[in-house]
Amino acid sequence: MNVVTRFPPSPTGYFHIGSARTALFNYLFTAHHEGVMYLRFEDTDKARSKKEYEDDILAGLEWLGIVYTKAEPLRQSERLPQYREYLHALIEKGAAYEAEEAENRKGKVVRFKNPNTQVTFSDLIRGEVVFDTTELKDFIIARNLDDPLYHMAVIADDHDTGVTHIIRGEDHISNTQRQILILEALGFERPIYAHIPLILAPDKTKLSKRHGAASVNEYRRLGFEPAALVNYLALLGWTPPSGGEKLSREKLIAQFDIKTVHKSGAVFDIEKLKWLNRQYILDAPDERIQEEAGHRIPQKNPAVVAKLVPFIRERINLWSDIDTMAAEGEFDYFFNDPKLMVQKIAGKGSDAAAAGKHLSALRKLLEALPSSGDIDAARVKQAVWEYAEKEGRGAVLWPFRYALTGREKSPDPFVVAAIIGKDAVLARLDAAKETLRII
RNA sequence: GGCCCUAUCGUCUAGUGGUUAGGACAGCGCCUUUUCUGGUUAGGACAGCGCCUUUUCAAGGCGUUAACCCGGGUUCGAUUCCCGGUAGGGUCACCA
Repeated sequence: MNVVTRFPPSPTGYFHIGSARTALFNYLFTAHHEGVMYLRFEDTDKARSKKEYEDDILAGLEWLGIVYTKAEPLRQSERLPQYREYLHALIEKGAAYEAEEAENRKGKVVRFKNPNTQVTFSDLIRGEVVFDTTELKDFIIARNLDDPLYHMAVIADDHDTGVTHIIRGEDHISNTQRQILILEALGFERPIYAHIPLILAPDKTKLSKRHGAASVNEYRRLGFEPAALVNYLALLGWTPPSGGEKLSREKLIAQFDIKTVHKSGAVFDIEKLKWLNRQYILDAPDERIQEEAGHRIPQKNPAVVAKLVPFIRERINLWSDIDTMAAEGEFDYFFNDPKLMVQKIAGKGSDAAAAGKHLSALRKLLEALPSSGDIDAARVKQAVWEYAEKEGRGAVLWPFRYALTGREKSPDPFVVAAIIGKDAVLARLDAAKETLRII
């Protein structure tokens, strides 16, 4: 089978998540069949089409890695002569006519002469769909001979580029009858249709701007991995035969079958997307995490940031979570000495006197560690563990951790110690003891 | 409202003419990760002592809650097939 598809957004708004899914399904289908896919900007509405939107769509497609076999996008605004020809042909055949309009509108529009028949088409996803076209009346297909409307342009373009499969959102299903009418009047061959279900907001209505994050760009800004978004979108409305949740692009392409796409709309669940994204971050190479952390952590000491990688990997769903952690001061103690509050040093199972005693003991034990080179967490733990077990873990480890971080919630003290290094550890233990003495 | 589409846990879904209707996300519970035999905050009530309620990072493990929209057929048997209803959605432009 020689497959030719197209993704035809109209550049009248930012790249929408629903559009992205339509593009993705076209891409998966085309790639699976090793076909050709066109990108086409439907910009016949000159007033609303903007270059800015074209650029946004292009950038979004590139980010998601939805690549085109026909790299140069087509623009309907550049094909006016062809449309004019088809419009003339239609009029000559008596399938369309120029009509005078109401006084308050100027010029003649072109109307399609409705044969008032039944149109039946076989949708790959929905099966037979039947429409009675009578209620369409003689619908308008061009503002004038030089200014075609959507349906006219679509038919011309799909025919001229030899499109074999039209995969588009379910919201286009009722447009299909008009388009079939025009195409048959012109004597064109019918493409095969597949109307995919819509992506829904939590309120079950079509996802739109008013539902918050609906543009691809926002997901990019929020710090989602493009592969995770692609993965999630592919599974919204389709289940691969292999099952599973995390699937590579190759696996998606290999298994994709448009006929098994579901019929009903699917609610977009950002929580599950986040979870999926986390799976990608868990598998990301250290360098990737280091890179993201590098420009999100204000203090930016590359050597320290590198040591933070495992700690960050374990705690984030999205890259922007790093921003949140930074804003909440979660990284401060790795770079700067914490400010300590006396009452907090003791408390967990020991009073100030006991805490002071434990801090001194810890200091002695840790002094024994090698002073050059990195110390690792296991080594630190080993050094103090016996003492902590004997004196009470909470009683010893709370002041230890708090002295190092100044926070009630943080990674365990061994990890922190390994990252900040022996000198800083000893200094902070001293500072904590000093603070206690002030009481 | 006309036309069209759709209908399995809250969400994404698997599945079948006979199943304990399976999984994932979210939720809840317990445990663990050596971070808590405790600490803290806010509100209510009270003369006060006190009492009650709410709140208390993250991850992992284990467990758990929860669904076949309704009615009629067909059938030995329907969640599954058919019809009707209901509900939801889409669409009804000189937008695309």
